[in-house]
Amino acid sequence: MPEWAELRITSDFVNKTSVGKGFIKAEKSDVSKVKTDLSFMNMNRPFTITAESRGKELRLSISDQKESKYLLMFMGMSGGFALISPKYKDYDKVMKHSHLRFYREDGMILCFHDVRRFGKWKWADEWSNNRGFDPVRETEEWKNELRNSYKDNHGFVSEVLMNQKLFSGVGNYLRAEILCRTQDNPWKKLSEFNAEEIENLMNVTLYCLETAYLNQGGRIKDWQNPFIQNENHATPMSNWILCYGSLQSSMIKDKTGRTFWFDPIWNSEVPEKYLKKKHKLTEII
DNA sequence: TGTTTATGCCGAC
DNA sequence: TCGGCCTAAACAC
Repeated sequence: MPEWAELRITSDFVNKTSVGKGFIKAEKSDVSKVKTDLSFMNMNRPFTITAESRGKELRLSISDQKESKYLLMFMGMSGGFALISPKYKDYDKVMKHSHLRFYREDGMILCFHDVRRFGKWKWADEWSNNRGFDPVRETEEWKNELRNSYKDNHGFVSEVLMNQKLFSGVGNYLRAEILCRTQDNPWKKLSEFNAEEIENLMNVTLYCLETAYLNQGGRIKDWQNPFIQNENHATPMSNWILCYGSLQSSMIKDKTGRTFWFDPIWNSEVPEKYLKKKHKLTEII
């Protein structure tokens, strides 16, 4: 699931499946190592759930008659929600990877499903302070922060885009899609941008977050080759993705070891150090 | 059958 | 900067 668009879709899903519904208990799977105390949701007092996302964080507002608390959640690489019934034919298969479960009074179960178990959750009064403004929810604050700081930021734009303090919600597929649309040199330092280029970078970022959301986000495997060529499997996102994972794109491993996909027009700009690691420079068509 | 890869993030050198 | 946390699917041989 998990970059800006998928988090917002997840938040929509939780609201859609929880509005007007009472919940009666919550539990984690045996295999999960998350230690957050869930007793607040297990006191025989029905509670309600609403959700909100900010960047890559999801915040559930859990309320009973007495009190309201925030459960702050992180999706990791594979987290998302599902609503299932105990009668569902693949119930066991789904529950195997459902590591936090909210039981509705009508018998349905709202599950945090997370195959790789990198997802986490904890009680918190505030959003995490190591993350910046949400570009869409807090647009003006976000833009001002960037306008005030880009001149002192000497990181490559391709790597700064992964910084959750400055580009909250942007992850590995979004940075590729943003840069191929701005046509910026991925190895240009943020401090070398001029004011107009920064405005363009911010506006393209906003455009990408919003259109990925409108195209229903989803799972990368559902977007990629060879599905892109197969109309039966085409999704709105498979047409939206222009660069990430494409056979026409070049790639390197960035400083954190993650694959960065980019337009081959920038092949000659790739710094030497990245060419010592695994990489692929495709021909410009 | 073994190896590589995956939308993220943290903590130890 | 690097490995670690995890599982499963896609590759390579």
